[in-house]
Amino acid sequence: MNNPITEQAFLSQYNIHDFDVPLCTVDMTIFTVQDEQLKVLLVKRAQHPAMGQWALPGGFIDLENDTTIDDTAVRKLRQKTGVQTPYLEQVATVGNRLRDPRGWSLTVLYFALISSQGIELANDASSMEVVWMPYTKACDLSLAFDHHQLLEQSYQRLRSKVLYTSLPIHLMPTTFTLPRLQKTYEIILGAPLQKKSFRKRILDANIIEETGDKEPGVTRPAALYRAKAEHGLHVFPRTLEGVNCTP
Amino acid sequence: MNNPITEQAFLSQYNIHDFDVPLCTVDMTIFTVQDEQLKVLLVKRAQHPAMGQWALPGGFIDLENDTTIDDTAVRKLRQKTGVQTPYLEQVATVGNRLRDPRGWSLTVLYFALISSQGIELANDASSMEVVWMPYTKACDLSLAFDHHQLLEQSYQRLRSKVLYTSLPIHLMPTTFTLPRLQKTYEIILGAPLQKKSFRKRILDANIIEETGDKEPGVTRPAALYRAKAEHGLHVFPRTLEGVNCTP
DNA sequence: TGAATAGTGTCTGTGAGACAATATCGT
DNA sequence: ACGATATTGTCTCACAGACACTATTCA
Repeated sequence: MNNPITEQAFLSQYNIHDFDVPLCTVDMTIFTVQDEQLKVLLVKRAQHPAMGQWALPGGFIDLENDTTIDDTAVRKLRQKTGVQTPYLEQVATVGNRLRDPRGWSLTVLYFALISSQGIELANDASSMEVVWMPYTKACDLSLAFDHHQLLEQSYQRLRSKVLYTSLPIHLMPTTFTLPRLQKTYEIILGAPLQKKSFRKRILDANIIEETGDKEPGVTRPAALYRAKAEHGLHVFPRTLEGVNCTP
Repeated sequence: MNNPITEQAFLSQYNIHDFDVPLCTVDMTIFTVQDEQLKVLLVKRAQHPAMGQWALPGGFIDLENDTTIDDTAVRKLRQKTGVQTPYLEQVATVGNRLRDPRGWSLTVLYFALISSQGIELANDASSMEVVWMPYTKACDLSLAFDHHQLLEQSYQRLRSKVLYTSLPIHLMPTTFTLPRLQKTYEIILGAPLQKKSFRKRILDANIIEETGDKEPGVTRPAALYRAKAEHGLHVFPRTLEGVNCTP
């Protein structure tokens, strides 16, 4: 045995500052659909490094106050949007030597989906500006660090899950119509879907229910639905077909 | 502007040791199929903490030699198995205050799939023993840290992807028969599949090709196949049905 | 020839795609 | 009644499941 001391003794002399450790952060891709467009929340960084550049919101884990890494993500989201309970999903962790000028750095990437209804974007000391940026426009911008690649990864995850899950429900306000939900699918996929099969798919999944009301409008009013309690995420046994090209 | 210094000045005075940072590791779930069983590689830890306990192989990022976090995973895998180019996939990152007695800790969890053919398990200083443990048995053991939960997460990811991808091909030796591949699917899923539809599914996917040889045997010899170059991962448009219970 | 395993023929059911037809609103 | 949008009817096609049938090997 090469380690004759007790675990307690080992722990008492262990000091993480004796080791070279990577920088460790959480980055968020917060998506919403607004004005018939997929948008992503970007901040203009108020501090070094990459000061003045557009970036995904994110930051360090607060070892004092965050019990889990999901807490960090939730906290970041709340700071910018005030939203408490979004759909939140870990996308991937990207770590390498070059992505941050401060040194070997690792970031845990999340995406969140929220309805844009009644959201007030909020600055804090870390950002000069906070905006909903259309996804396509965000792709054209030069983003801080490797955030361009992170954004791309989040979108790919979002898009592929839209093909076989009920994810877009989390982008809707509490009540919504089936045509609006279909439109949301179409915006993310960048391709039209068939009305009939879309309705059947969603209704058969038994994840939404009619409120009984209709959406007022200039033409035939559509039935309003709400997500059933604890709908979480429905996984369909077949993917949407004919939608296999990235737009 | 609250930060009038230049980025260069900022970077020159930045020192990661001024901050509280989490412990940061990589853990591996290395799966193989052997003796008609799904097995996972476990090590008996030779060092504190959790010395003497069974654990998933893993360790710290080597900031000197690992350029990316995938490098760390590949290195860990090679240390234990000698395998160079397995199927490797990031499962999730688990970080919280309690999972490691040394403090706030974060681990990036990977799973790897390898054929058990011609693998020599290798000890190093960090482990007293390295074994292929049947998955069901590993679940019954008490594993170090939260490795029980990590193992469970990896298995769930593996199982769900087996339902709609060609993943198990990466568990096969370079040449294999369709009945063996089907058996591999069945072992992971814990349920039998229909011969006819399984064969059609795989062959239509156009990801394997006949070698022209037959596997010798006491009964009718089966045709040997190999994965086509650059097969990567095929995603089927439908999941396998009737296999929706976890065994 | 018979046991054992490999491989095929064929029917059913389900759900996505296509697209036409009908329903319901405001004006 | 008309334009616009919602909702439904119905046909086709691809593919997973079921299961019986045929093929090929060794002893």
